[in-house]
Amino acid sequence: MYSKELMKGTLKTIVLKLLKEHEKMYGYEITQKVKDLTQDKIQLTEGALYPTLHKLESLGYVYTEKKEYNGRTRKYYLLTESGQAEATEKINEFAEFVLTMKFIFNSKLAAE
Amino acid sequence: MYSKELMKGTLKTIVLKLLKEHEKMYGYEITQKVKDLTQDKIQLTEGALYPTLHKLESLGYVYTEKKEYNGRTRKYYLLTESGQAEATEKINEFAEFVLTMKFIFNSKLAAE
DNA sequence: TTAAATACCTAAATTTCTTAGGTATAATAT
DNA sequence: ATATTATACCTAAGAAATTTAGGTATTTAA
Repeated sequence: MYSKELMKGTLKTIVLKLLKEHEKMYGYEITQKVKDLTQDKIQLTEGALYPTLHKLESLGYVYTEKKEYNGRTRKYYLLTESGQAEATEKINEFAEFVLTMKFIFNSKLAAE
Repeated sequence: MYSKELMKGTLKTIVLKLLKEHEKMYGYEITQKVKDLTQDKIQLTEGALYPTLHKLESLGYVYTEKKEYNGRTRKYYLLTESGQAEATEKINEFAEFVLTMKFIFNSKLAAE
């Protein structure tokens, strides 16, 4: 693994971004998607993910649908309208954050 | 201001990076430097900065020198040898983190 | 002479995450 | 057959990092 410290504050943004692209995902699926996309470099822990999903729900950014699949229950999360807006904002905020950090780290982040 | 949430976990890296470039900085100077470099977008709070500096000192990454300047005391922070190494590592880690996040945010972070 | 800038600091509370559990079914390996 | 891994949900105690809200003190600008 690696830099878990840096992940702080990014989880909500990651979840919103994925939901924006997929319309409908369940918790376990999100953990696997992140693992796949980042080639195992980022591994969300369920202890962090589920409370985050519940918080997004209580804030009205997502709502849920339960579906049975192969004897197991999946709880799908979907963006609400305000969740769509929030997702866009968080994504832009992150892009801006990276851009801003380039002023401090200059060359280092530009390459590759 | 903006995205304070994203800053989480980045403070130590920023401080080490600045000390690596300047050899010698005092706390207040660091807050101003970050403010300048990021055009007011990132404003370190002293409540976060000073405890971080003290922690870096207790870990042996920095040491201090007090100097009087115009009737006020400045406490300069300098990197130790292990601090130099730690700085390099943290900087690389951050670059790698941004790179990894691009897998999730694809196009969004590539531009500009 | 009052406010703002410079310069240091701490401590309570909050937020966020890790660690370490717990439950349960399906699929795979032994 | 049966034990382990993968799938699928969850909570709660504790740790770590930061915010908020103070405090002290000197110099400079209004």
